[in-house]
Amino acid sequence: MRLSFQGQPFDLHTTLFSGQNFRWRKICERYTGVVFGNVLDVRLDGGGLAYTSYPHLDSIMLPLLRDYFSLDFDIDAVYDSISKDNHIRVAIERYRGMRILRQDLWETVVSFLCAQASNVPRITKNVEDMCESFGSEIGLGRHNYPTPEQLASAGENALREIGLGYRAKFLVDTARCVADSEIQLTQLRTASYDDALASLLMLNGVGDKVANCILLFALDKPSAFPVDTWIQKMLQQWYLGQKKTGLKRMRMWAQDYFGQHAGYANQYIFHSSRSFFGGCRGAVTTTKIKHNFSAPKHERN
DNA sequence: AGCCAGGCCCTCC
DNA sequence: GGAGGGCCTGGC
Repeated sequence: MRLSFQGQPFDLHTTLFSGQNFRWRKICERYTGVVFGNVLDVRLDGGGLAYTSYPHLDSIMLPLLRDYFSLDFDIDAVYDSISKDNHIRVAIERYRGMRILRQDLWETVVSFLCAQASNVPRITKNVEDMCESFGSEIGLGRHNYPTPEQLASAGENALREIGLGYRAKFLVDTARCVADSEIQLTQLRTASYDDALASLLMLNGVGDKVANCILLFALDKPSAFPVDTWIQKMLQQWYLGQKKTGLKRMRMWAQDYFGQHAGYANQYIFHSSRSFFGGCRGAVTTTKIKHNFSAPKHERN
């Protein structure tokens, strides 16, 4: 099946490996990932995307994937609205077509709880191990994320054993909260940015940065602006100087400066930081990704 | 060896 | 309201 994005800026590789999602692998010119309970195989094909899905029919996945890749989103209008200065204009030019994926809510919560004080290769391994140990099997060697119930019953110790460290308690606490309906995550879609943020902050292990990742990647809150150490360095480098400022204040400054679609600016600044501070830990290169995934687990046994 | 990573929580001021 | 220490683990 084929997905057309004719006439729109769309950079598949950068989108898939920009640290929003940790389940994509590149094998030669093909990308395989897990989306909405399906194993997807995707490759560029002219002005479009050729894909196959399992177990769902390709045709069923078509509208879901248009949504996932936000192909009906006017990205050029967003570029215009956030182009406040030369720094951001250069970043946009460099990574034009990198999109913010519209992801599953629970998976995003879990991913960014795993991500704190970590790095992309490690997050990728932790997430994959967690899915394999506690999530349901799809086939083709891949598993779904564990549901809140599955994660809660896995328990903290089991999560520590697969290398999640102190994040294990955050994951189990949050899973229990969701499984017991102490928080209704899906209701946050219709809530305002401020209300949704306040609700997310009630979860143990979710602070301002993780909450803003969830708001941006899964809750359709385009002004969300996660400030991590890389964003912090770039904001200081480009705009604020080295004067110490609280992370929350930096976040609010950026939201005020970039406006309604500050989240897109965030994504481009974050990606730029990898080359700007090139050689730093956490900088992800294609070769590193390839190396990590050259031997999928189901082929190793 | 020691520091820090796509942070957060808790304590103390 | 913010500065500082502690936390799992892994890489340099």
